[in-house]
Amino acid sequence: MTMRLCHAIVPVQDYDLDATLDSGQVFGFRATPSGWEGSVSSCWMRLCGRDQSIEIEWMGNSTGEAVPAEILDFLGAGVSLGPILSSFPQDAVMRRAVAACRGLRLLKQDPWTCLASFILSSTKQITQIKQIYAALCLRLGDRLRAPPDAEVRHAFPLPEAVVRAGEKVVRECKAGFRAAYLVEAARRVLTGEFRLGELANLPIAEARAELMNLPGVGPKVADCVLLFTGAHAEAFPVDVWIARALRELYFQGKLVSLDQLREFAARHFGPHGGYAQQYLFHYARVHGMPWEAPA
DNA sequence: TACCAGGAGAGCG
DNA sequence: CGCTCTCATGGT
Repeated sequence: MTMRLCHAIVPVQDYDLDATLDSGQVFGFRATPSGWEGSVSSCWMRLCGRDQSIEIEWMGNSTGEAVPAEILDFLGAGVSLGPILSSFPQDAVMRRAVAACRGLRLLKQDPWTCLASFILSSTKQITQIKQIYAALCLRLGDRLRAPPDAEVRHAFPLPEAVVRAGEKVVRECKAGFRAAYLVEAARRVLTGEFRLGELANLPIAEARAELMNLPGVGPKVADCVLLFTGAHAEAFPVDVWIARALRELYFQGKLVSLDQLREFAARHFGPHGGYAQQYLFHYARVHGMPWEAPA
């Protein structure tokens, strides 16, 4: 059976697709002249953000078929942003961060891809993480069904492929000291020793502790996985950018420890703390630090 | 060139 | 505990 390129336009509100795909939560999407190309669960897609909609292309069996549920779920196209933004603390900092990029979204990622991505992210710039990610896809990932002009042609490798490849090959994809971590994490996921699917069912503290038993997973990476897979909306990853921003904006630049910052964040940012964090991260990254209060 | 990157682990006092 | 050092590599 021959696959065909399908096309749909999905209406959305308050959805800045460009900012969302370029916000450091996903590393497998590439901006091409035809739109953003990437994949979810071996399903190739190409996305274009319009004013009140997202244009979606994918490979289907027949014309006129519905957009695959995995893609809609990944995008969170039906999620209303209003109540989330309203739940943020009404301080000057958050108002500025939201005003700077209304429409920034959190995506709902595949747990294994997300875990692997953030194990690879440690002490790496976003551009480098994308390079490692792309190298692993090319070397070890399944071939995607994609149109002839597609630039993204491979899925992120499954745990089995990573285990089979081994540390040496993963290192050749520029993963460095993270290679051993990734292979061991893949092995535990593959054997069922670690159950990624259970994280959403556990209380956040337990889910976090489980993740931190994996090699290469500390507090920050654990929170990224909890947040970016949609398992726990209050997870608040504290990286170097967020740490700088919180110290600058809420602690007069004082040397507050990471643990203290996490504790403060859990109290201050509410049930959608992870969303608040993403707005702060984006603002800090785009505007640079320190950011001065408006006159 | 020097510094730093969406950190984590191990060793130290 | 909390601090420091190391890990691998490349962007800016």
